[in-house]
Amino acid sequence: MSKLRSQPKRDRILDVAEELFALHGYDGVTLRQIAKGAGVDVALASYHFGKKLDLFNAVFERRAELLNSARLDALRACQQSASSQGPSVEQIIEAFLRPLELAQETGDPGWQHYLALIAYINNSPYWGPRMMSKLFDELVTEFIAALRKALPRARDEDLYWCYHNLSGALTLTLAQTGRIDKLSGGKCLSADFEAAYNHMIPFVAAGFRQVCGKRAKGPAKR
Amino acid sequence: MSKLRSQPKRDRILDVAEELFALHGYDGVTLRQIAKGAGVDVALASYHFGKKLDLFNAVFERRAELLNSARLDALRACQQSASSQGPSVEQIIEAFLRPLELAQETGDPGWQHYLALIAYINNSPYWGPRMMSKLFDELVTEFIAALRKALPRARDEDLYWCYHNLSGALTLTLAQTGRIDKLSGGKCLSADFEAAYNHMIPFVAAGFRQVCGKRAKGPAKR
DNA sequence: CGAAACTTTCAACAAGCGTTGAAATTTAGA
DNA sequence: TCTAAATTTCAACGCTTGTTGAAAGTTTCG
Repeated sequence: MSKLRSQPKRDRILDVAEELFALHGYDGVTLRQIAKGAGVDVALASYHFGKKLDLFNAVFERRAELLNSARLDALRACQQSASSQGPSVEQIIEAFLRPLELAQETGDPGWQHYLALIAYINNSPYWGPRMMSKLFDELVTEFIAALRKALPRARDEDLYWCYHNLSGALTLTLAQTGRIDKLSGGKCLSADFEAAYNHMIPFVAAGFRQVCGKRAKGPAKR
Repeated sequence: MSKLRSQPKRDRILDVAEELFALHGYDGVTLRQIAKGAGVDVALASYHFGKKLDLFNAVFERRAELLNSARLDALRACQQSASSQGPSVEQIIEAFLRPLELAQETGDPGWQHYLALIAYINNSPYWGPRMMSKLFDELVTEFIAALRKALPRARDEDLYWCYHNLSGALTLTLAQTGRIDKLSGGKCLSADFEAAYNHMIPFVAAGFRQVCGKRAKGPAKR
């Protein structure tokens, strides 16, 4: 069988695993739940992927390259359309975030589950150190390099802390917990991705400028 | 036995449960692991707390009131020391965040585990809706009311989205994944709480001002 | 002391877990 | 069409899980 041919049951296992892992975490999901959701025998997951942990990793690998290259393309595009000074902070953050919004808006719920799963591992003291670097360090380092150019007075320490804040705001958005819906009494909707990113981008850009901007001094002291 | 008397084994169960739940999540921890960590028989957890889920809830209840009243006290204090205009955005965010830093700096690792556990549920699509409102809605509503006064031109929608970004940055800080340590090559340390909050506060305050500030218009449009 | 109440352990349960080898079924290619 | 390979199911394994009832131990207090 050609590697390119679609394998419907194999893909359905990945789809269901993606969704359930995102909702309940690695230990909160059993292979039997995944198999039942995919309409398939338990042993089939082992046949295609091996151990449970290998299935978990396969879920990540399926979309990793596609997502990373989309975000890298967005950075390259904004760099080419910018003046010789390079792109602004807003443009860089836009390039970092908008591809995620687009993925969430494709209509394929798989992308939403996948990004919620990224949020799960990024916030997990156990999985974070084991998975985030491998998946995203190359990409993030490029973006931080671009931000360093846009904020020439910034200390590296400040840049990384600002990225940490950006990553946190993004992570909670990707997790799709619906908390803001309740808290705002319906005025905000987690599923309104455009609103989420339209608020996140200027918020984060202003934060970067405040902490990494004009002054030579560091951030607020007590 | 008096309710006030310390119950060392009961407390050790809570301590170990707090730590393990924060690291591995609810499903990633077994009652036997907790019992072994506490040097106690499995059945003792059931005797003191009932079902596993009841133990999970007991971990939250132990520190909830203390933490919430500390943060509320900080808000009241900054409101009283402020002029008739009320406290500034920075002062309000400071009151929201600094008590967490102080808790993390007490030297009692239990507080760090507890706050990492809060991060876990806040980022979880399963636990978030079930636990966050009960624990924090009252407190958060008060802080947002204070921010609304400090930012009189803000639309409610914008305020809630900004709070969402604040909550995300805070959550990733509390999770203590150590990601920033690796990414920055040691220039930043997750465990350097003072640095984390000293960067978070001006970052977030600038974001609030940018999105909820002077202009009558909304946040960035495409 | 002695009995009642509380705490802790012991032993066991039924159910569910990940994993595996072999059998059955479907697919691919000559 | 026939055969070999790939896919899928079946059946079962050894282990671990949360929970429980009863026994043993400890504390409290009259």
